[in-house]
Amino acid sequence: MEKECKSIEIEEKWLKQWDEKMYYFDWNSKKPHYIIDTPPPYPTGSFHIGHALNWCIIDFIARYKRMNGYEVMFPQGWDCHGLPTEVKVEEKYGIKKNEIDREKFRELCIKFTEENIRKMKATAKRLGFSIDWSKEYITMYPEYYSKTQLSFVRMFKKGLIYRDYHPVIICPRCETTIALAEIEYRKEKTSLNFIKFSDDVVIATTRPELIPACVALAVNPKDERNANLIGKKVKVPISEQEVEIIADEAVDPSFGTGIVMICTFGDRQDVKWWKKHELDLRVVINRDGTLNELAGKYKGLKIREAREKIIEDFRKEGRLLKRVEIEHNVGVCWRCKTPVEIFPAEQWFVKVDKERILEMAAKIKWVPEYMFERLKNWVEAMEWDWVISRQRIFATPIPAWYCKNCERIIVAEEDWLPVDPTKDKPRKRCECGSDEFEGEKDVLDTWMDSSITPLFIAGWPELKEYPVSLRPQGHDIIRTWAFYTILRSIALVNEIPWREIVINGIVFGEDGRKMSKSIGNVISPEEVVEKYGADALRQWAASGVIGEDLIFSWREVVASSRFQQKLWSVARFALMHIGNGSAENLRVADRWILSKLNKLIAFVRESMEKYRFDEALKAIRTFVWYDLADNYIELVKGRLYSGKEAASAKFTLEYALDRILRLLAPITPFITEEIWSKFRNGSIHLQSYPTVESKFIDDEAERAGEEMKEILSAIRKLKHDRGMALNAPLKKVIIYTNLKIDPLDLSFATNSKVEITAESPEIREEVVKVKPKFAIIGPMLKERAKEVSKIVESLSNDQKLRLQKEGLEVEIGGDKITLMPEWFDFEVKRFVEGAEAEIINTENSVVFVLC
RNA sequence: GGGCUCGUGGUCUAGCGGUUAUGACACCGCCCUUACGAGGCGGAGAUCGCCGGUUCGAAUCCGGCCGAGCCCA
Repeated sequence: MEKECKSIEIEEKWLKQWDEKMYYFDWNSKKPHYIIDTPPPYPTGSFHIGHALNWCIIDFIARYKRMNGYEVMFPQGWDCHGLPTEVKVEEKYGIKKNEIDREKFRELCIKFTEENIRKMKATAKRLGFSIDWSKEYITMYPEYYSKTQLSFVRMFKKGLIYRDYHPVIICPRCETTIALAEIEYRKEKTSLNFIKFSDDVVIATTRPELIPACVALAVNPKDERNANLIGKKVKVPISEQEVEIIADEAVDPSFGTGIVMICTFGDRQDVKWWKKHELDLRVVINRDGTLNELAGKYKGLKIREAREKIIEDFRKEGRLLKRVEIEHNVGVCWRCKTPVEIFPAEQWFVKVDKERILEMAAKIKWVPEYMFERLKNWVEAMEWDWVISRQRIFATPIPAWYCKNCERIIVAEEDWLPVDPTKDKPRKRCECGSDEFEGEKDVLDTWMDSSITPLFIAGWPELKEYPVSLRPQGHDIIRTWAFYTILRSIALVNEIPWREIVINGIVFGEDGRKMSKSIGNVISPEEVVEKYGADALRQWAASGVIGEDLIFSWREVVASSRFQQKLWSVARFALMHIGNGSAENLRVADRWILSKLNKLIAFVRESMEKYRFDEALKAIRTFVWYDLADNYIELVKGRLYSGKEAASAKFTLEYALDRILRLLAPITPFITEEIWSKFRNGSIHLQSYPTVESKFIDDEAERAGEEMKEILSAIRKLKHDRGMALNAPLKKVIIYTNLKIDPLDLSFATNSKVEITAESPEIREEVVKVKPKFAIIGPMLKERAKEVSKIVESLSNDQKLRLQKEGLEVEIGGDKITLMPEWFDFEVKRFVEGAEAEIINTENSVVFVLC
């Protein structure tokens, strides 16, 4: 073996050598199955460090389960549809999607996505994930989206999907409906305008352009200022409509004038009020963000233009009483950052049964447990059903048509799928007899694709096995992916999708902030792999507590790579010596390390079961570095070099290396495979995970071994303090103890004779120096102080010792004075068997070191 | 404004009812010791965010406050 661990060379070698088939999942396997519903990433083209964290965790679990005898399915999907790709394709080809043929545009999107998938796949492979590539799925291909369509058809038949006129959120720039989850919020400065409706009614609004959409005014019934207005009618400017002033607890009396105008629709609160009080509907804003005829002379103006014009006119009319700058939160389109509008439109909806979802979700094991709370809060706060229609092109088509004659909705039959209603026609006539149809142009929300992943991998509609074992995902998509998947699983097969869900955190940059290109704190997995290799990156990923956010840290990566070098060196040492080992006649040090190792195995197993990879890795590192390398190897070197009593040490070293590699294999698959291949056959990834061998658990040997470790380290410190080389010989070491420590190993390790004794040897103490502390005796004895030092020097050794222990009465100039020990500094030498000795007290022994 | 999470040596972090409070990186000495100088050996460095409470005993449990983050309104 080479001295240096060349991670990158090793990794590249194994990437070429490994047979991907070893990770293939077989439905017919008799082993217990373990199916992971892995996240299908959006193919942006870069597999970023957040993906890396997520996939490392999945891979740790997959490899661990595999080594524990499970038939593991680790599929890889790609969630392709969505607006970002449409935007990128428009940019790339300099086209607008509506200006070219739908089919042509879809093709460009597919081509673009395929290229992105190729790039991301390369990174995923380089990181050593044990993905079963034969189970790859791509949501934009018919094999997948026909299942999405099937799920739509089935849910429609069950009455879980409906079409309704409903306020939805639209982005006026993208001219598309967007889901709640697609809204971002940001703080903005805006003007709050105080506008006089009548002499006693003044409202405050940030959106005067919505005045023509005003259908009521509201005040808080507890608001003494305005309570007298309740029930009165007021004429709204511009529209000249008479509206009522109603009472509602939700009005904040301290905001503005305490009178709020309810418009259809300014925000979601308006929608709530509109429903609750059964108000009229007056929509003044068009989908494209312009005002319509209900806005009177402001018709045709854009929102911003109308706002300015109205304010200008009101100022002239004296209706604008004042303007103040305020900061408020604006909901904007996540894609283009345009403020969103609420607009009533006909849409497709999926019914949300909150109680049922929570009831079922509670049956899933959530790791960490508190993540369930996040889902609960989200579900409980939901205000309306899930809008699944989108006005886009690159998505799964909604398999429906409208009869041109009777306007009936025709949803595809199951055997028509996949289908594109913009090209294909229904295979039967409408009930009214007509065969003229208008195909649905709206497409499905991407979450409709990705929320059936567990069903898809389990073979739905012919489920081979369900629920699946595990869903690993980030906490940032609990309210979307986890939520929608649970909903759909209940709706389609009335079952929870997975037994367990494990949630990981998100990755921050080294500065503790979210990674973002604009901040410039982005680290790519490729960058880390080029410098330190995948195993080091994987160790970083293992260093986080499950569920908690993780800061990327070069330091952690470097520390990881150093540990790899340490492991490499240990293996190099072990491999130079092992062979012809024997478990007969194990010595104390052997039994000590074997016992500790088996306890480590128990601990690591427990941690892995809890997904606490940080705990597991830390325990392994500590064992390898501080027990195995620093102490065990130091203790048995002598036996190995001399050949005396070497067989038991050889056995122990080989056993330890074997188990350590297996323990680490799920986390660092490359280096463990490399070392494994140097003394074992077959891939380490096809071996079993270590189990505790209770015959090696030996508490007595552990106590003795720990004591040997302590003695060894105390002697090292002594040599260090005396400026001696660590391998410098000593005359003799006598250890007074009742523990069964091994003199042979200690003798080699300290390079001296070692004697164990049950009785303390005789110690002769000699005071070589007594130095008076003049700072104390000076002020006390004045001019006689000098005499003290003379007297003290002339004392016999026994007298000096008495002085040191209890004080001594002496005569100075005729006076008897008792000298106290604290008045002097003593230097005492101890002799054992005629040689000068250092005495070290450890907890359970006394060590006499004869120098 | 709400929900959840987190505040521990210079930095990051473990511990979550009694420990001399873990470890890593950084720092300071010493050492070419036949696995490892990206190493070895040794050392210094923390009133565990603040204030109360429960307890014989709190970094750990409870309440409040302050600060940070995530998700949402």
